[in-house]
Amino acid sequence: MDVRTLCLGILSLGDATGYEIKKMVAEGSFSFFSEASYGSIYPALTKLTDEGLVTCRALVQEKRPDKKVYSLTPAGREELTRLLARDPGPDRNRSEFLAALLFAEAVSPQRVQELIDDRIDQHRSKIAALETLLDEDMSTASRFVVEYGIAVQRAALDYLSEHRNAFGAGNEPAKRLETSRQAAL
Amino acid sequence: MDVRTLCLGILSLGDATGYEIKKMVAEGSFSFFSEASYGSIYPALTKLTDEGLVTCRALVQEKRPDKKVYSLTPAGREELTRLLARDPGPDRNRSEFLAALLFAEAVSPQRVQELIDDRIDQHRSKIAALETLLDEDMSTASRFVVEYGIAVQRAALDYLSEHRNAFGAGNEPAKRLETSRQAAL
DNA sequence: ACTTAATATATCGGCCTGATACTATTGGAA
DNA sequence: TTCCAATAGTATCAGGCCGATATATTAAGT
Repeated sequence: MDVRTLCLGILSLGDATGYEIKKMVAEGSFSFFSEASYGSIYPALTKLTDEGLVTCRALVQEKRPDKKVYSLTPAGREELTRLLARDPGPDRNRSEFLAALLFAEAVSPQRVQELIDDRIDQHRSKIAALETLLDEDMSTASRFVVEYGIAVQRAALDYLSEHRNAFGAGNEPAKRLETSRQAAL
Repeated sequence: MDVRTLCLGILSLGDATGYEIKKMVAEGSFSFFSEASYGSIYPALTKLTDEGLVTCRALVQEKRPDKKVYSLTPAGREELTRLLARDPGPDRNRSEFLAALLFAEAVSPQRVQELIDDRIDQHRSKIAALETLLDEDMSTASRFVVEYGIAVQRAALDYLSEHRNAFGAGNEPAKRLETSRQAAL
């Protein structure tokens, strides 16, 4: 999902500033499945304004920088409906952690253990954060999405907890590979 | 993980062409947590060659286009070790599907049901594909990563299966929101 | 007193995706 | 048999997006 569609979608739930949109994708219900930087949000909002899909009103604040509050126009809502009518693309999971494990023949088992345990903590934190969101009054859709996120995070956590000793010293193919490589010299 | 590191990592497991690297990230053990397009792989390999981190030998084939087989150099292996020593960044999950659900106030419950059931099928396919990979002779790390992927996919599948009726007609907040918005006019 | 975090908008280099171009073979469907 | 789709390969490009950075003010923690 491109940032343009993401902005339209978030604005369909209520008015917001660019800063607030960024916070929602970084910390809100959106945080599990979406990301967007200022470098994409602000240009997107400007372009959407030019296209008449959102309107912008400036709020002058005394003790803060001025706000630009964006609102969806009827045309914007139509455009969103049109965009959402198409089949959603496949989910995409990116993990430097798993990649590092795959390429980590040279890394010590201690370091691998450390990486896994760090990741376990991170999953716990993420689950806690998502559970906090559940306390709020939320729509069916929001609850569905957040619970989905918790279920997936918990599965990852459980797998890591149960297999954190899989890379124990002794059954590492890395050692054997290195040995055979040395033998081949 | 940028494509540069990804290429170094894959080449650390064995020589490969750009085409083969693409196939690995699209279908192999890497497919669960990584992606890369030709538009990033080929330039990355060229640059890595210029930097002396990989070498390239051209294989002339009679009934196929010529191959360029890339190999990691000792300098490349050092660079990879250096890159992997840093803490891996957080996992990133992107899902147009979940976004569509969140923004789908206007979408009919039938369509939502259809989207969920499609997604269930996709997860089943993905799990089957990952399980096929398990049959092969694989390293501890590969098995760990693939089983991790299966666990996570299965959690998503189970959640969707158990909650596929959550958006049933009648308990939609969408209607209420629209009503109150109309009342405010 | 100092530094970190929060509020807020904005730009830019460079990486990356998705589409496209080009060529040639194999296998299956019509 | 003829045609199409898939497979095997390398390669480029417009446009989208991230991460870093700039700017400015205030609140709160150390």
